This record gives sequence, C-alpha cells and structure tokens, in this order.
Amino acid sequence: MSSYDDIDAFGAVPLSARAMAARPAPYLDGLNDAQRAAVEQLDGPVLMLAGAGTGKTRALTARIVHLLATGKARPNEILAVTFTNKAAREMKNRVGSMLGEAVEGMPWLGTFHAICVKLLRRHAELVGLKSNFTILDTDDQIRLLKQLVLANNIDEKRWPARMIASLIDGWKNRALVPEKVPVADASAFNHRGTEIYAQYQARLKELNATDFGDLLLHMVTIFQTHPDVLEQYQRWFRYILVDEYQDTNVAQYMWLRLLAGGHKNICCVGDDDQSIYGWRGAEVGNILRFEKDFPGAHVVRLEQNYRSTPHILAAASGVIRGNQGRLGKELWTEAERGEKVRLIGHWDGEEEARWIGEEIESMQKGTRGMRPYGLDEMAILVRASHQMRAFEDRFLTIGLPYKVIGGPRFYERLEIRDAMAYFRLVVSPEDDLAFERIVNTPKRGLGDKAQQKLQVKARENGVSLVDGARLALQDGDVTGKGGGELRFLVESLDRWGRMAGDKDIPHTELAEIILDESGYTAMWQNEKTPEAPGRLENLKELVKALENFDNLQGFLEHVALIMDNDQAEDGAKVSIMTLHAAKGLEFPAVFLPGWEDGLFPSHRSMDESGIKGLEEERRLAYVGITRAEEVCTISFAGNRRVFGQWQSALPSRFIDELPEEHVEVLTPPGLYGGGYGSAAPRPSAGMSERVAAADGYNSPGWKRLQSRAGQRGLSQPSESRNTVIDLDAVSAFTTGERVFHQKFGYGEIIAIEGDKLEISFEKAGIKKVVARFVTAADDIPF
DNA sequence: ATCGAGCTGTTTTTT
DNA sequence: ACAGCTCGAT
Repeated sequence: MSSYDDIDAFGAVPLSARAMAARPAPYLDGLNDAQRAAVEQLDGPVLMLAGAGTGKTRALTARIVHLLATGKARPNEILAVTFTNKAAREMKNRVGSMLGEAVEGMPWLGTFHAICVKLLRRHAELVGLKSNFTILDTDDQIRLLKQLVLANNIDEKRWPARMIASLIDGWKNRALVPEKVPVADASAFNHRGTEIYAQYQARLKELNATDFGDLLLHMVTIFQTHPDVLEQYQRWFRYILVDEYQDTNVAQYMWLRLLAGGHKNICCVGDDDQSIYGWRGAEVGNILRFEKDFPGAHVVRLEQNYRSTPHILAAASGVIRGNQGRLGKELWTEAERGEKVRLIGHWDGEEEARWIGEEIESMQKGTRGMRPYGLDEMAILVRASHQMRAFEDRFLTIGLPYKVIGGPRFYERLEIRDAMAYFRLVVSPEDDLAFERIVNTPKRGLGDKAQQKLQVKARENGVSLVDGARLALQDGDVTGKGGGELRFLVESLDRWGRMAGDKDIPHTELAEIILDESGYTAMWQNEKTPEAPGRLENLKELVKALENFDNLQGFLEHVALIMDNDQAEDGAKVSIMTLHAAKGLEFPAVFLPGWEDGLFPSHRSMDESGIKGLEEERRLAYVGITRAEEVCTISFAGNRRVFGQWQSALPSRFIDELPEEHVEVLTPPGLYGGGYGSAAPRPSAGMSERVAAADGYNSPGWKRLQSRAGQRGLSQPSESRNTVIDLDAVSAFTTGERVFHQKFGYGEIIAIEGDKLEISFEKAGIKKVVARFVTAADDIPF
C-alpha cells in the first residue's frame, strides 16, 4: 500500500493567530488595484498577466500570505510551482519575511521537478521503479543512449545520441510515452527514434533511474492511470500557484490541469510576451488558452511598471507590437521620461566591444548629463554566448572588472561529475553509469576491451558492473596491470562503502579520502594544463559544499535537482550574460549589442521555426529592453567574425521597429576611423530621414554596407521585412556565379537547393556546401 | 591502451 | 576559431 495518507506529516504548522491579528493584513499595504485584485481573488481559476517589472513576485507572495492569513489553506495545502530553484528560494524567503518569524517552510513550494521527485518517491512502484530511484543528468542520458545506438547497429553519424536525446526530450515534454508517439512523428524518423525511446525507457527502469523529463512524465502517467492517487492530491492541494506559466510545456500543463481538477483554485502568473523557451518545449499556447482551459477564469492584468522609464517602455512596446496573437497588455509608468533608448552602429564587433567598454567607463564617472553608474548597475545582454568573447577580451585588456553570469554550472563541470560518480558508487554500488564513468578515470589501464569483459560478465549474471568486475577478476578475465588496478578499485569501493556506514567518520573526510585514494586528485595534480589548478579548486569547493549536508546520500539527492551556480559576489563588476539568463533581472543601465539580422533575430531560429521563431526572437528583444531601468543602449555592427570568417550583416529588423520618437541615435566619437563607426539603421524603414541623416548614414561604412547588400538583392528593407527567411544567404546567389569557399577555393555554382549550394570547384570538384560558407568570388569580405 | 593529428558542427538552457 | 571527437600511429 502506498503511503500518501501521511501527506500532512509534512510541515503542518498552523499559523499563529496572533501574528496575523496584530496588524490587519499589512501585506496588502502599498499594492496597486490590480495587484490587490490578484491577491484577493482567491477562489476559482485566476490568470495573472504580469508584464515586466509590474511587481508580480510581490503579488504572488502576498497572495500566499493572504491564503494563510484568511485560513483558506494551511502552508502544506498550497502547491506553489516555479521553474528554477532560485525563484523557489526567493518566494520562500519573501513569504517568510512577510509572515515574520513563525512559518516552517511550505513543503510544496518548489520547482516542478523537485515537487515531482517528492511525489514520485511515494508512488514509484506504480511506474515500475523503486522509491530510491536515481536521477540521471544529461551526461548519463547521452552515454546511455550511445550504448543503445551502438547495440542496435545504428549509424552513429546519422543518428547521434545527442539528437536522439533531444527527440526523446521533446516527446517527454509533450507527455508522450513511447507507445503514444504519433505515427507521423515516428515515421519521420523511420520509427528508429521510437524504438530507441522504448529501449531507453526499459533500460532506465532496469537501472532504477529516471531522467529529468521522466519526473513529470511518470507523474502524469500515474495521475492518469490511478484516479485514486490523483484524487488524494486534488483534495489535498486546495490552492495551486504557478509562476512563469508561459514557460510550461505540455507535460507540465497536463500535470497542473490534473491536479487543479478538484478545487479548481489555480492561479497562474505569467507574461505571454516573455515566453522565450519555446525551443525547449514551452508552449505559449498554454497561457493564451487559459480562459478556455479554465472556464470562469478571472484575468487580472498587472500593467503598472515600477522598473523602467517611459521611453524604455515605449520602445519595448513598439517592438512587441509586431507579434500576432498576444493577450494584449500595455505597460505604463509614473516615472520621469528619462533618457531615450540609445542606438549606435559600429564597423565591426571589436569596435562595438571597444565602444561599450569606453562608454561604461564614462558612465561610471557620469556622462552625457546622466548620473554616474556603478559597475554592478550595468549589464551587457547578448543573444548568443559567443558574443561574450569580444567583451571579455576587451575588458581584460583595459582592466574593466566583469563577471559572466550563467555558462557552465558548477555541477556540470567534468571534475565535479567525476567526483560525484565516485560518491554515487560508494552510496549505491549498483549505479552502473557512475561505474562506467570512473572505471578508467584516472587511467587504470582498463580500455574498451577490458570494460567489455566486465559488461559481459555483469550481463550474463544479471548483476551490477561492480559485481561483474568481481566475477571477472575471480575468473581471471582481466589480468596484468589493469587487473591489479581493477582489484584495488573494487576493494577500495568496498572499503569506502563500509566507512560510509561508520558514524565516526565525517562524510566530508570520507569524500577527501575517496578522492585521494582513488588517485583522482593526483590525476589533476600531475596534469600541467592551465585549467588543472582550477579543477582542483573546484574539488575543494565540492567537499566544502558537503558540509551543509548530513551525509553523502543526502548531498547527492539534492544535487541531482539543484544545478545552481551561486558564484560568490566580490566587488562591483559589469555583468555579461545572455538574454535568456537575464529574464527576471533588472539593471539601471543595459547594453544590448549585436542587433543584426541573422544574429538577432537569429537566422537559425527563423529557419527552424519560421514566423513562430521570429516572434520568439522578438519577445527576446522585448525581454532585453525591459531589463533596463534608466538607460538602454542598443548597438549593431556591420561586420562580425563568425566561425572564423568575416561576415557582414544588416542592422536588425527589430531596430526598425523601435519607435523613432523614443530613440536617440548616438554617433561614436571620431577616434576610430572617422565616420566608419556611424553606420545607421536602414534609412527608409522605421527611422525618419531626419534622424537617419543626422547621424550620417552617408558615411562610408553605411554606404558600403548598403552597396554590398545591394549586390545580394537584400537591401530593400520593405521587402525584407515581409518574408521570414529572406535574409538567408540563399537569395544571395545565382547559378553560374563564381564563388569562393574557405576550404575548397574558387568554383562556380551549378545548382541551388534551399540553403545548400552545389558548386563545381576548380580544385576540389563538385561539392554541396552550406550557402553561408561561400562568398562571391569578386567580393571577398573586407 | 593511450596519445596526438585531422574532421565536424557549431543559439538560447533548467531541471 | 574552436572544441570535441574519431581514427591511426606508438
């Protein structure tokens, strides 16, 4: 029998009545009418459409406090879901501080995944798992798939494990178990994908493991097939709150709908204009359909913005207006007009970085009549992480302190994963994936051959790889140096396992012993590469992080779901991050470089998803602009080195969409190459002649851009804005044209198919190449 | 078994 | 440009 009748064992802490009675509803103080409505409409479905900077977190937390204060629900009867641990933590803290001392955290406030793990541990047996199942990270997932691909004699080139992984993730995001994958979907991949999917799921079950997608998928499956279980939770969770609803995927949506099916008290908070995760399965449709999905829903719009100046808001609105099918929201503010959005063009990416570096330095002192800004008040938000390099290079040379936010997370680093694999293996010796990871790390002379033998032994006897290794050693399958090393490893694992059970050995000490005795620390000490010291440093940090937990097991449990990267903040620094990473943040001064068609909006995104892709890019632009409180500076470069090749580009179409009365076009100081830097936006589009002329679109740089584009038939902005893929290099070439390719040299185009060109090269013969790697022969980029 | 030269495919990222 | 990987040489 399952044990969900112990639900209320979790942190049922009744609110102290006197804490609430002391001051009547202080948490409602200072809320505007819309916020107050969102807080007080407790029953029935509510959609809180909260624009950027409209105080949604405040409203959300006040709502929770209101639920508690009115006695509508106890803390453990509220289900509050977020996407990130950071958001969950913040909400917990804010609810805590609004309530004053007393509240033991809300047990059901957390990320979708964290909550699903908690639920799934209780009901694991319903999907054929044990409740101590492990959660695989992306790395394990890929390795597992690779094995399956190999075992099926599938061509790895045509079906890379990564690709299959994203296919499977996509299905899981849509809550599709292997049998439910639509025929059209499956046949597009020759049914190979679904076969592997099914095998992969079976293998996960054998390993008593799940991947991230499974956490949701399994819970949806359980709710759908066990109405009794579902009912328990429907009854238990009297109120449901969802943050960032526009980012939910189909599986999350189904999960929510199922859970909300009882009381129907679900409050979803989100902003359709900030949906930027479509590429990983988020469905804007979920938020757009809310009123249909939940009949009788109250829709509350938070439109008063407390973050940005009117110019910035107007610029953002101007851009987002280009999207179809929005729920519609117009942000307004009482703030002073402030600075217009500033726009500046540059000759190339390096100059853009140089200019921004200098502008940041001037802004520190105060410039152009603006107040001085501290470094930590400024941020650079880029579309793609490779853009960061130019800034890092530049800032390093001029000694401007900066920090990169996002990027590889601590727990994703190689050395951390290796160390964790050792820990995992000590805690659960049957963790085959962990064993595979470390069996020959550090090098123990156990190559493919030897590992194959262990696999065979394990499979034949139906035991784990560690036990397989034991048997192989007994039978003398692995001998020599490798054999000795393997024996030592297996014995060490046993020893560490016993130590893990010994209460007298602190687990942090054990961790150090494991890393030392395994030779893992020594491996990095002996390595002379520049990153080795950093890796050792990270290992130390890992051991330190262990201090916050009671034992290795507890630590591993948490780490599986918490991939945070809380870098210690020391001193004021300019932040550099992607637009995606910036969602939810705000800065007094924001720089938005790289607004060029192809880069932003991203060529790829439009290729793959057409108009939907373009709209998502536009939302990204909206998110970018609305991060700025006081100063927003948009820039673009006429030329940029991409994949080692110089490419020229036109200013982003989003620049045309900025309402001109809210934009000030800056001309860079004439320090570098005269007027070259002052390439202006496309003159005939959004910007008036006056504005365009004022900043010199007659400059040589701009003219050159234009004439280059002209040769390609790309210069007419009016045309280029109507079609989605027009900037694709496809239209740039004609058959018979003489072209140059970096690797193959000169040749003549004989056919064009989509974005691929068939070219007869003088030296290399006939090849098919992607159009953007080819340039017209008489026009090699400057 | 392991090391280094050549090939490929290059957005965005959380859990 | 470059990282990550496969394949051939030690």
